[in-house]
Amino acid sequence: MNLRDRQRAETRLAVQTHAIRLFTDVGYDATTVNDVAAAAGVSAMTVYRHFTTKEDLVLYDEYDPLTASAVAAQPPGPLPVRIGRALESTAALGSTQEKAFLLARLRLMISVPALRARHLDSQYATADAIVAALCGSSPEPDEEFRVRATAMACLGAAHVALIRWAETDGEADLAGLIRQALGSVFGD
Amino acid sequence: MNLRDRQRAETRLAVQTHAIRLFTDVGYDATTVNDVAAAAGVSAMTVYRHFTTKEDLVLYDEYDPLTASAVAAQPPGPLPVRIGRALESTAALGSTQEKAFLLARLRLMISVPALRARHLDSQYATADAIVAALCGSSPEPDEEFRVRATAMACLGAAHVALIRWAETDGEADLAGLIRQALGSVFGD
DNA sequence: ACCCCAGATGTTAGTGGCTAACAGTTTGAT
DNA sequence: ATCAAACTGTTAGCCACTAACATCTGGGGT
Repeated sequence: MNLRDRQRAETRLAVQTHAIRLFTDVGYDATTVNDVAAAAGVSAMTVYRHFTTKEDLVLYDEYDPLTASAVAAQPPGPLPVRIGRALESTAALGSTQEKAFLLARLRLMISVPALRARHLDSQYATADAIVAALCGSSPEPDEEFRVRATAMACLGAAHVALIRWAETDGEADLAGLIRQALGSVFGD
Repeated sequence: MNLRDRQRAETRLAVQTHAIRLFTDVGYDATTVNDVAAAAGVSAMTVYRHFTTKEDLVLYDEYDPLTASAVAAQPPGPLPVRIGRALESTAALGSTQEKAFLLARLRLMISVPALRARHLDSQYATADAIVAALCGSSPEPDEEFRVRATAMACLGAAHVALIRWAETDGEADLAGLIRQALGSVFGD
């Protein structure tokens, strides 16, 4: 890790942190990218060099690849169980600080329509990853159809669990909520 | 139906039709709202008076309330079955022309990320409608959680069926694909 | 220790989605 | 026929986002 890389990561985190704070306190629409840049002590152009869009200031995280590899690592069994276990394992959270940050982001993703839409769209990419992990390079269309439908169904249910978790201010056990949501869908 | 109402509906349809055509032929990003307005013979402001955003030019339809009332009209039974039947009944299509129009819109909703995201987000509103139809004014949180999780799971699976249908250029039976998708998730 | 390039940042100018405010016109009810 | 309400166009402006160019700073090769 170079000094340059470290500075880059620092700047990125500072920009995102100030963005979440401003969006939460002042409002997403009421905060311009220029405001975020000024708060972080950089120019607007720098913000765009780190985050493709204003929405990505809230949406960006590193969980999706984790979920994908967790699915691939699950032992054989019924599809919903494998996908469910993988989602639960990804929900194992880090520090309290990390949790608060995730919670703030999640609240924005729920309340701001544009962010909610993009967050749901990320399920699309996650479903792609799950399909790739389970079907590999065998593009048997019928099998892929079944896996993709199941994956999207699981992700939809898990999303409801995420919302519920945010409503409890992060008090509830996220993995438990995911298990509960999938259980009420599949009945076991 | 007034003359004024009729003209308004005519203008609205003309604008949307030209928009879909331009988006399909020229590209969504490459087509400005001004281009759409010019093609429809109105001003850009008029377009925004009929459609809140450029995205709504593609997304707007009247199916969501139909789905909601279809869910409410289903006879008692397991939740996934009731929701699934309702989705199938909404998928009963109209004329060939209507089908081609829906297909064109769907292709855009799949290939343009911003449209795909907003389309998925509309599941959110549909889930709300389903929950309202099935839970009524009894906000027992645990029951609502189960219904919402199931609804989102069904909608996620149905979405995969929609994509598949578009991939077959509308040749396949949409209601059958939806039944197939839900069947592969719930296994009956 | 020096040089020099690559990468990070800032500045400027411009496009396009979207809104507010004002003005002119058409429609429908009385 | 008249008047209010609704539809439309014009203008001006905000903001997200991009491209192009200038600047500076860190790091590898000598």
